[in-house]
Amino acid sequence: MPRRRSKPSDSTIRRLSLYLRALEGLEAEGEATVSSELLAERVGTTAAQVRKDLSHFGSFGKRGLGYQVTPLQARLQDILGLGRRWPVVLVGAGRIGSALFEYPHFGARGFEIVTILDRDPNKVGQRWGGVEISHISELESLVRGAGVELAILTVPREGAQEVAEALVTAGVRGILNFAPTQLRLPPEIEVNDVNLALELEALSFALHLDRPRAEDADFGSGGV
Amino acid sequence: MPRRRSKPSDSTIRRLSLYLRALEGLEAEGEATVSSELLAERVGTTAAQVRKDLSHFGSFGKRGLGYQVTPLQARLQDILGLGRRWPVVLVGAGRIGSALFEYPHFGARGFEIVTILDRDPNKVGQRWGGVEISHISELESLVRGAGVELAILTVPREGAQEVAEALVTAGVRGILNFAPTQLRLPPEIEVNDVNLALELEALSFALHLDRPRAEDADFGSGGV
DNA sequence: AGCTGTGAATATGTTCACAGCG
DNA sequence: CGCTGTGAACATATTCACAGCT
Repeated sequence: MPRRRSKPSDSTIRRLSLYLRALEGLEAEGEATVSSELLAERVGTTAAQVRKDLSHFGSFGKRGLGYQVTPLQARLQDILGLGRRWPVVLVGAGRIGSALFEYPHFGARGFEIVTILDRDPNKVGQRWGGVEISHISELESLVRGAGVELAILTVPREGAQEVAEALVTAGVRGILNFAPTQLRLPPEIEVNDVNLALELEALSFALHLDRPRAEDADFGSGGV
Repeated sequence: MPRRRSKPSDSTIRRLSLYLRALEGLEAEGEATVSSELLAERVGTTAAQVRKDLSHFGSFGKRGLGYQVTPLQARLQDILGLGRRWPVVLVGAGRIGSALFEYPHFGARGFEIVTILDRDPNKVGQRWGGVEISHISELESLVRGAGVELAILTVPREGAQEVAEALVTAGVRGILNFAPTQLRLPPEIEVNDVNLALELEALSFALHLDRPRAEDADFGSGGV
């Protein structure tokens, strides 16, 4: 009987997603079992890290043998809360919203955008696939009516806070926020920020440091 | 005199981007100085964290007064390597590529997509803004010819590794990777992964914990 | 006095190394 | 034996608390 072990860190959770993805690949390759070492190699971490991450949730492996690919996959889906369909509201029918609506990997994980909202009257009434774009004034009724708990926010910075508050009022508990602003919401609301400019800036910083043209000098790396 | 104190962590670098963004807001509001406490509040961290982060790169504040908004902004841009134009190659002219091409915050930071590549002959020859889409077979000459060191990769998973290797061969040193796969590249190449499904999965995990379905109430049996 | 800059203390995350089970 | 699961050792990151400028 699996008692509660220790509290998994955010990085652990993110790695679970990577393990899940790797297991799907292994299953497609026909592998029945996998060792922590191979799984680690596939996601770019260490065998000890894999075992420690999994140990927060139970013991899924067999000593001397490794992990069974399909059962572990099922278990990780379960842990990540992917054993169900998640209806999602998309607020902001711009370029990024459109790209995310079409993003195939969401549907494969049970995330289904069931409502699209925008403030632009020219967009309202358009259909993307089978989903009609509604005006943002209908946020409350559409979100609450469909029992939507997850939102993707791709509106400009200026409107983000206001929309986020309306989402929370309508029952949303988790927001994937693409607006480059710090949302101020009650602490029980989960917010995950994706800041695309910041990602390029982190690269810019690293490249900027490495002016030396010799491909020798680096900054702390573990020899294998 | 930029004396380097200790090695800044990756999280420190990411917060520098947030500080920079917050300073732009403060400048627009007409603020001349800012305390570590206010800056912290704007980006959702603590005053001590702000001071520690900045201290890795020098002393930019005045005791008793705080930091001057505009000079600190300039200093952060400098540290992040944003005091120049960064030509960028975009590989993958799909939905996400298109959204990123239009993304206004890249240009504002000096990132300019100067080359777009795709393998689809129907896309080659189209123009996005002033940039023509070229066939991926021209990768080497276009990337090397323009001295491009940064790439954004938005191709499907299957092609990502091959394209990434070609980019590195052509002189690219940093890759913003949207393909859901672990790229295997020389250690001196900086790779920053953006995994959109993973971001939703992290939310799914958190929401799932707070209100687990009765069926899979398998862990955390002890409490709350 | 006010607020930064920073060593010291604490908290958190990762790696080691080995006991223990298949 | 081989490979997991895990406490202990280690490494890193954050927070505290206060000395030291302005």
